[in-house]
Amino acid sequence: MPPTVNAWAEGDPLEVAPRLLGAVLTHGGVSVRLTEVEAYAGPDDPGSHAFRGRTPRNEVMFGPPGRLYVYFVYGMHHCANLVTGPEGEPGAVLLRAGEVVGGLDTARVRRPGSTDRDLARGPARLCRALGIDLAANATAPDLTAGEPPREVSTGPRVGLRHAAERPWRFWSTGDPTVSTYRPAAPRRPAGR
DNA sequence: AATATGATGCGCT
DNA sequence: GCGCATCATATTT
Repeated sequence: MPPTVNAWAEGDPLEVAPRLLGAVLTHGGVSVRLTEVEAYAGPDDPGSHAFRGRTPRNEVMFGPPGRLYVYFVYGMHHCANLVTGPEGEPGAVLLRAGEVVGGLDTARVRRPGSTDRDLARGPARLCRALGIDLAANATAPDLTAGEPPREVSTGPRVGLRHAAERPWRFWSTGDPTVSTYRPAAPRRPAGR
C-alpha cells in the first residue's frame, strides 16, 4: 500500500484540499471519489473546531497528518475530515461530498430512498454511505489517487456562523454530486 | 422549486 | 444550557 496519504495530507490545508479532489476513499465496502472538500485551518480560523484550543474531541487534529477526524453533530450526523500536517498544528480538510464508484449496493442499503447521485452528496451523507462513525476517528483512511477533476471551483464554506466568507471550499466544477450551497441557519427569530 | 422547521445528543462555557 | 462544519420532511409558491 503506497504511503501516499501522508504525502498528500502533509502541509497547509489550503493546499491539501484541492489536491484531494478526485481521490478515492474506501470504507466499509464502499468507495467514493471526492468531488467537494473544505479547508479548516488552526488557531487563526474561527470556523475550525480547533479554534478554541485542544480538547478531547478535536485532539486528533493536533496529531500527525493523514488520519481521520470524525465528529458527531446535530445529534444524528457524522462528518469526516482528513487531518493535515504538520503535527502539533491543527488543520484539516472536511470531506463534503463524492461520487460512489464502488460498493453501490451497500451504499444504497445504508441510504435507503436516496438516488445514486445523492448517496454521498453532503458531509453527513458521505459518512453514512461509507459507514463512517466515531469508531473511525483517528484511524488512517484507505485513500488512493484518482483522476483529478477537469476544473476546480472555489467558494465560501457552508453552514458556518463565523468566517463563512473565506473561499476555502473546493469542488469539481459542474459535478452533479457536489452538495448545494446553503447559508448558515439563521438564529432563532428573537425569542419572546 | 424554494423555503421553513423539527429531529436529537454531545461538547463546551 | 446553548449551539452546532446537517438532513429529511412538510408546507408554500
